[in-house]
Amino acid sequence: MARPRSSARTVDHPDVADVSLQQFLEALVDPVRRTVVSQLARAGKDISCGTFDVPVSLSTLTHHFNVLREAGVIRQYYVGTTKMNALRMEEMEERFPGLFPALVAAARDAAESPL
Amino acid sequence: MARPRSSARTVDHPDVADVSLQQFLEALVDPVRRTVVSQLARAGKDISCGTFDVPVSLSTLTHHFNVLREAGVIRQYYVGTTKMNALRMEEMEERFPGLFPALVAAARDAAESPL
DNA sequence: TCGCTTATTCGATGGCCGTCGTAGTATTGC
DNA sequence: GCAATACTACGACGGCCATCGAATAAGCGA
Repeated sequence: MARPRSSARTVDHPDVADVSLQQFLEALVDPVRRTVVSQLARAGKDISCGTFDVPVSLSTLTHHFNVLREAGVIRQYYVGTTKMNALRMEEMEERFPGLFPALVAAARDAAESPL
Repeated sequence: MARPRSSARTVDHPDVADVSLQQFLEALVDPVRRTVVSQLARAGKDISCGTFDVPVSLSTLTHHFNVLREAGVIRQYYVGTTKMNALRMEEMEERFPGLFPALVAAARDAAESPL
């Protein structure tokens, strides 16, 4: 099961049932955070924090990851010095049926149009 | 065609094709605006501005209507001194497939849970 | 052990937006 | 024409949030 050479550092994740619609929308209304989500969705695999293509500093990016994690959108785990990020798609689907995929699709289209 | 005892005052509405996902999300991230949308969806008919149940002043409410209208979410038209509001559901569905209904459903559930 | 890489924390800053009250405009009905 | 109703426009205020740089921590490899 990947055996991520596991680390001592752990990360807390909320139960999606405890995430409000307000929290979810506030997380996804930010263009940078939506870019992060889009890149995760497109990759189809977990991505480390530093490999995202976003126009903000690293410290700002850390902030955005925190917001996304606390909104139940992503799951994070350490692998050595790097921190991996994964979408919690199935859980979001349970919590807000249809919302997440529609949003990801809209974000994908939005990214393609000014091509 | 309804013949709303028509008025001189007209209202501008954007083409939904010109509404960005960003604009759409910014409109719906505000709890008051989402309440307005929920009440419109639940009513199933057009509602005048003054009959909404929201915890803000009238001038603030006007502001929220402007934001919703400019985001393509609602259509407004005058009937005498009152201004009616309608959801642009079909058009939103064309622009962002699946997104609007999923959001309305989530908002409905959110309004019911702390019942 | 000593850097190198990766990511976090902290405090400061700037801008944007939701809110309000007041004054103003349009329409109806007397 | 006048008053009443329904909504709008304007300016001000306050708070929140995205952003940054610098300092810190933690793991990896030589």
